Amino acid sequence: MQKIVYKTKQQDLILNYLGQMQGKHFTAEEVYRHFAESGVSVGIATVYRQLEKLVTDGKIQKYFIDDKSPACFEYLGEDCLNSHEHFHLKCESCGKLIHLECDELSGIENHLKEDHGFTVNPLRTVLYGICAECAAKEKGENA
Amino acid sequence: MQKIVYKTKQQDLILNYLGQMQGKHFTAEEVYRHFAESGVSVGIATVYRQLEKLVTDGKIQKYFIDDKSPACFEYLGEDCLNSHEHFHLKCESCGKLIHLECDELSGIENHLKEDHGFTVNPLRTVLYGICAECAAKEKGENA
DNA sequence: TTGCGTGCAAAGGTTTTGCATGGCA
DNA sequence: TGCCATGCAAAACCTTTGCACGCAA
Repeated sequence: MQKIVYKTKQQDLILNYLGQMQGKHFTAEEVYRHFAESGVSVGIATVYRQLEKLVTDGKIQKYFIDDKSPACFEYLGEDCLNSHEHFHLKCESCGKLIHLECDELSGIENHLKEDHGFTVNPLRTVLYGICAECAAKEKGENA
Repeated sequence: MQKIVYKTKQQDLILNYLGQMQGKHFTAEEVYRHFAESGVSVGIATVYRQLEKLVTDGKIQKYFIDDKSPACFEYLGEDCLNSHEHFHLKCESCGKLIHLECDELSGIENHLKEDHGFTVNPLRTVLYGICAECAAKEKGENA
């Protein structure tokens, strides 16, 4: 039995809004507040449920900053969605999202599967660290 | 004014227990339960407070898994502060956290640094996917 | 004796869930 | 009409905090 999926006004509103948020990150709370301030009614539970679905679909990335902060999301543009398999790197310093296509990373995917039986899900996986620019900046500051 | 530091029974108990946990990861809850089951009384608040102190002191590491999972810690031996890098894999199906020490993954770390200028932070990075057991289970169900 | 660490319980904030209702197909 | 998605409020969850007490120095 196939589950029927309905299109709703809230879905459109949210997806539409997230489209404008390209390159920016946002929390569930912020999305909720945006609609509340616009006078449009979208419940916080709906926001969470929609965001979760979009993460599963790979349309947005979910970030984990630290224990206390609320979860943080970012919309992935069309080019990203259509492109080949890749991983995301997130700079902990400047917050930049790097979108990395690289054979060597694909190699890791195979390695984990072959040697560890683990099937990586690149849609959901984010590698955290420090990007080249920020590393250079820090180096300069310490010099 | 210097703050005096007391040595307490609970401190010893916890540090002692963590010493046995070398190479394994654990949550605050697990430490708490360990003592509860042993009939020794160590409050959960004390566990959290001690773990926090140990993180500050650099004796244990704290891992950020995701929003829903409790924070995860690992004891670092006195000697091997840096020699212990590894990554975490998390199964999206059963929620199991896999603790992976693997040269090939360390290779990825170097590759990202050398070729992409990106310094990965293993404390915060979690690779999501499906573990071997769950993959086998799903396969069985679909057959 | 002094004052730090502990333990309990309550608070804190984010996210999830139960259930009745509304809206899409 | 049938059933999914929504919204509200309550629950769940991990973690922190206030406060009185016990214990180390």
